Amino acid sequence: MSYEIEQLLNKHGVKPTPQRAVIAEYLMSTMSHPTADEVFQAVENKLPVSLSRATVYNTLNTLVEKGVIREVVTEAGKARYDANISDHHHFVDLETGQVMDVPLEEIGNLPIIQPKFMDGSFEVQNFQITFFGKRK
Amino acid sequence: MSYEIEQLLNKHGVKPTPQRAVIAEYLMSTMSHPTADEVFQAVENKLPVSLSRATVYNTLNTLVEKGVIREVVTEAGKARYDANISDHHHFVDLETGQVMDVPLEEIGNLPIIQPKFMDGSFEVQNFQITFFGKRK
DNA sequence: TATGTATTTAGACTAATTCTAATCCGAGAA
DNA sequence: TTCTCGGATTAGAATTAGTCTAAATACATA
Ligand SMILES: [Mn+2]
Ligand SMILES: [Mn+2]
Ligand SMILES: [Zn+2]
Ligand SMILES: [Zn+2]
Repeated sequence: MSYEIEQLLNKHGVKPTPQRAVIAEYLMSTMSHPTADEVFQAVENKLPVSLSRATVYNTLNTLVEKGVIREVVTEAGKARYDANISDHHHFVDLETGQVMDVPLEEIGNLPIIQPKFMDGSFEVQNFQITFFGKRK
Repeated sequence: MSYEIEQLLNKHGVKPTPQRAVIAEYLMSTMSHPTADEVFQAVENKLPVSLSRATVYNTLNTLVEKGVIREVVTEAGKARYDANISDHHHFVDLETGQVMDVPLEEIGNLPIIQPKFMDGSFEVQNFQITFFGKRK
């Protein structure tokens, strides 16, 4: 496994194993916001041993918990995974389902929105904007 | 079934049946953004006949297609339904899972955000903001 | 009344994810 | 070195959310 991936996992307190490394490496390499099944298909032949779907799910959950990646939910029934943990939002192409990053600059560096929620009795920790549309 | 529900369904081109009426009535009565299963449990005993889960799913899908209600997705693996079709956003209490409305006034009547997306090659049709946080 | 179409139903089916129990692996202890 | 033990991985079963199928029902109109 590459030194960078090993460092990244160690930095977040995740023991680097070959399975975790290929999954993290794949997520770092793509902008496609893949589902668990897409991750499985992309990496299953990159290991000398067989890879279990349970390991893919375990690893994705661990990486999310430890802050290595983010989970992105844009439609019912499927979770997507994103190695881009910088503050950004998402655009969903309604025709293809493709999920794309919307960096903060693209929306004019919108300041953190802090709704005065329910008379201030709730506090917002973060928020996610999902744009839906299509190619012109 | 109440005259108002009958009118609402007719207005949207949905033939009012007893099953559709109790489901729509329940959604109009609650602010809880229930899942399909919560809808099923809330209404199953409000009819003289047995209610099929398939009818609940069929009805929710029909009501969404015809614009009577909205689907709201705040977490992986479950769709929620919302009879509030006015333009608004959502807050998710991370401790309880509760989903609450965030009217536009609460976020300062934020103007429609139109990201200059990918050099203007995509157009945004709508967007939704999901806030995550907890009770203070 | 006869017919046709939409709706509802129970249950089979599928897809996504989690769980289980057995095996595997590797870092430190003996 | 070998032992040991906890964490990681595995195959497959189980669960959950949702869709599909085929039959029965309801209802509008001819
Ligand atoms: Mn998935
Ligand atoms: Mn549901
Ligand atoms: Zn992203
Ligand atoms: Zn709402």
